[in-house]
Amino acid sequence: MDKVRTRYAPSPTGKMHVGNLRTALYEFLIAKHAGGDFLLRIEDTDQGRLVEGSVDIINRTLEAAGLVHDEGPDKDKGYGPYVQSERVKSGLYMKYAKQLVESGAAYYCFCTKERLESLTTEAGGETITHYDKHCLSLSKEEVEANLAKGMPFVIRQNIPREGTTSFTDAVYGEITINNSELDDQILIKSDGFPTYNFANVIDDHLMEITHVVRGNEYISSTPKYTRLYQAFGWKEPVYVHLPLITNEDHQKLSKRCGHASFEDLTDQGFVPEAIVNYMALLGWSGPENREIFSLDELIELFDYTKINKSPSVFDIVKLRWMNGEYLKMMDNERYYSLALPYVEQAVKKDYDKKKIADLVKTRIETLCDIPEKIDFFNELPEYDPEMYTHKKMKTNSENSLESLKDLLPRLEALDTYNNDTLSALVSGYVEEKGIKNGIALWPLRTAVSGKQMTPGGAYEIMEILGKDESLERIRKGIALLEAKVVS
RNA sequence: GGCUCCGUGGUCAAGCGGUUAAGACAUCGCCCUUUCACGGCGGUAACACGGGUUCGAUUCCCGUCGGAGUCACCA
Repeated sequence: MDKVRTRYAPSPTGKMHVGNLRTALYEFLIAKHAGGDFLLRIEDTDQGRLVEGSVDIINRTLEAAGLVHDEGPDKDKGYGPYVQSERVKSGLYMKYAKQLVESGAAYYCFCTKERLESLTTEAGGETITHYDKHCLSLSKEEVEANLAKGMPFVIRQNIPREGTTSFTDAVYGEITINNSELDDQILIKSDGFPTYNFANVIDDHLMEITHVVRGNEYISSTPKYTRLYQAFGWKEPVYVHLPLITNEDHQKLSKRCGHASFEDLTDQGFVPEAIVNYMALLGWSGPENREIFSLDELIELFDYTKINKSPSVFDIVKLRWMNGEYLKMMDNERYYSLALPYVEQAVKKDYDKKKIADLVKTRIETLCDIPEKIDFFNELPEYDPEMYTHKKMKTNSENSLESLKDLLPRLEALDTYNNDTLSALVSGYVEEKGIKNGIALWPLRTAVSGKQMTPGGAYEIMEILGKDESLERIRKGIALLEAKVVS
């Protein structure tokens, strides 16, 4: 049994959206589960679409996601180069293309753009070109003459019009397509570069890739690759076509439509592990109803033969939930390093930022939820005194005012503000007065936060605010309530 | 439009001839509680349709319908 080798072969044309990431993840998992190698190969054969910095993004993303490659542009293990534009220089693709021309599996084509355009037909709002094999009939001499004249040319794959071509996919089973559906696709472009369709096959073979994993939008072109393998007499890899990931409208995710990239997600406060975990579950499910898996656990459990066939919707709501779970179980040191910048974004004053971070840790789904939950620490917001009235707590303006006024002198006399001392003080008051906790605590929390909802209760907030600020806010609350009660 | 693939609740997703058709997210309700949250408990909600095969189909076959993908000198 050959050592399993998979490859992630992106074209450097921008950010990695979640579909690309999932492909990379599954490739990584398939290789690692089998103790094999995961390689990175850059497919930059379309020189016109290159986007500066894309390779950096790919590297950063893979690294952040924990998908470390065993071989790649930066780690040559003897199969390099791993960047196709560099491979072109050796004339390798041209050599193989000529080999196919020799055997009749490919041919030179000198057709002009204009002629090609005359071949288009319309179907379903799309223009479709099906090459008519015009240049296949050129004699060897004519080809030589054209070449000698320096006429621009491409090399096309020669696919018979009759018959069918079949291949077996690990998730979709056997797929057969009529050869008449297959176009004589271009193998070598007029700029001398191979197309993806050609380079991909050559490189997968040369790099001894055993499992070709890619999105199922490639299913319809796979028979062309099969024919290429057959023409060369090469062994075909195991194909693993992945069901598409779609947006809420069930449309394929794409860079062009600006769909979520890994970086967008991390910018939105998602942690890489949660993203990876969620991605793994789009098209595959683990044993025992479990949903939270570390990357190591995924490596151990992942089984590509159990991949789903049907497309799945990328549900950011569930990702948010899962991200929240990751945040909750994260050790504090890491959590602080991630959360503190967000805390500081909203709170400029000199409060204990770690305590504030602790307060929200179990109450957020993404890091970006932090600022709006804690901004009241920085500054008491303007608030409507109606907020003191709460039906369930049985509070109203009058009894809230009373509670605050009663509590104020006691709080002024208290020196140490922490959960225990505050709790003792308030329960003492509540007991003395014979009222419910809520009658005292609801107004207190409202006064110190000015918010309907807060992470944590009155004691926790006051501990962080400290005595002076707490008292000031309570006095403000009293003033607000007095104004209301009078009017 | 041709071809290919897909079709279990709103979403993800178990199931692989006989089940009260799991579980998770979301949603709704209740409980707990110093609010929200957290936590706990519970509810609503699905086998697209029609034919077969079979003693029996969500599971197998065919058709219909629906959805998606693809049909480039892009990958």
